[in-house]
Amino acid sequence: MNAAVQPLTARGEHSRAAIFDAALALFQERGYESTTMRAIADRAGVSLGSSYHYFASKEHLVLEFYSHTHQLHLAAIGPLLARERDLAARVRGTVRAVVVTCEPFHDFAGAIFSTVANPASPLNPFGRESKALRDEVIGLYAEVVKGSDTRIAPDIMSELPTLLWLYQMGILYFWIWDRSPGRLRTLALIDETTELIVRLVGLANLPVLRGSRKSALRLVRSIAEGQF
Amino acid sequence: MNAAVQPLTARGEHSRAAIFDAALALFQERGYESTTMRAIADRAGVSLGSSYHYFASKEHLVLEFYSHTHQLHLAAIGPLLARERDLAARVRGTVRAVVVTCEPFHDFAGAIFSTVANPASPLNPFGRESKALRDEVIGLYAEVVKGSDTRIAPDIMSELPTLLWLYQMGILYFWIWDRSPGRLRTLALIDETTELIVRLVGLANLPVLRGSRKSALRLVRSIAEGQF
DNA sequence: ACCGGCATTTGAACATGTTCAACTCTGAGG
DNA sequence: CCTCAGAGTTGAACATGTTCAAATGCCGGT
Repeated sequence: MNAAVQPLTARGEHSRAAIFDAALALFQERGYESTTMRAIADRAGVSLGSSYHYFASKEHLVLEFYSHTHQLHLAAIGPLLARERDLAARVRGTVRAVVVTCEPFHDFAGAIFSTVANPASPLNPFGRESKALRDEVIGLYAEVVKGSDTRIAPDIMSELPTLLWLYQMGILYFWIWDRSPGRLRTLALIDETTELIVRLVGLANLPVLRGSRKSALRLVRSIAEGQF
Repeated sequence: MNAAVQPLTARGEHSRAAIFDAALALFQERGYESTTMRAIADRAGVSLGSSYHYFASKEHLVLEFYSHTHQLHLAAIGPLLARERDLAARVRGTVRAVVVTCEPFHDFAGAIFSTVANPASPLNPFGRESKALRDEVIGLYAEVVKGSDTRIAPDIMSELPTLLWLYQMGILYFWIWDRSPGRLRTLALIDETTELIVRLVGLANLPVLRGSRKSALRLVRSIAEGQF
């Protein structure tokens, strides 16, 4: 798998975009597995080889999709983050927006998740190649937390964005399996769990629980350390 | 993908076993991805087609491996479960035995996990084809819990085995990534988290926490419901 | 001993992700 | 207008998971 190339000319830009657009459309129409690289190249009006010139593998198209979705997500939550100050509302709105943004891709999201969960894949969320995107998402959650009017202790603040990112992945895994109409069960789960999270963050400020908080944070850090 | 066939003759038994043994050895030697079905058939001394007669796909060989490992695990913890009555010790010993049993396969465990995490795969842990094995593992944790001298409320008891099964999967995911010598970090994590779990189960008996316990269990059930 | 049916075995054919060496196009420099 | 380096493009070739129709082996019944 050779490294893919960044287009340097307008022509190249056009080809790369056409390939990605075709892939996105076909993934939606037929799902990930049933979409062949040949079909993508055909619809994009380029040859099979050209696809591999811009995307090192079929999985790399998924990474691009992932990043594309992230942009949609950012756009969707911009107003909310600018307006809302309540922590629970900010988290709930952000995570709800994730599943709403991803809704058109629900049918093939399973395949994507598998790609992304595979430790052997260079694209898995803990891996090197997805670091840029991961950092961006974690950074987003940092903003979600910092922009709220809730006072959060520094030691919690430093772990919370990563934890929320993991939480979002958990929600997405639930959502993939959710067959309820309108994905209502996922939305309900988000409401309940964000409530719970914010309550826990609040409780952590109680002096009585200082001990538990320290040991919980130590545990979290020991899990995170060495990963990434 | 046609359904695989159960061998009905001694000859068939022999072929099936040879194929599985060859696959296991090759997975260990070269990893999952680099092991081809042709290489498996070659080493087993059968034709390519025969492999597909007994295993519907390469992934089904993984499911068999999974079940094989479960047998090893059962054998490993038999004495412990017969002797030990302390809940924390039973859970810790059982989960420690999982990672110890899987240690020889650590290098290709990532690929297996990916297979198993893929919602599109018929083998994923929530799917139909892995139900038998899943029920067996959950049943094992039921025994782990019931055989302890800790008093556990019925409503918790009914969810705990499933939760412990999920917990074990989480530990395995951590273990896959663990590069520490002797996998000491995973073992330490198991010790800390089993401690925590048992403490939580104990706390849940306090009348003060009855409310939280009810709502936590409601959440767990709402997550589990509809899955499986 | 022969036969019929069924389990088992076979390997060629197929589908599809990936590689690669050769070809074409473009635009800057002369 | 010519040259040419390098970006872009191409499709054949390859590797490997999977399918399938045909061949083979085995065994009980006659």
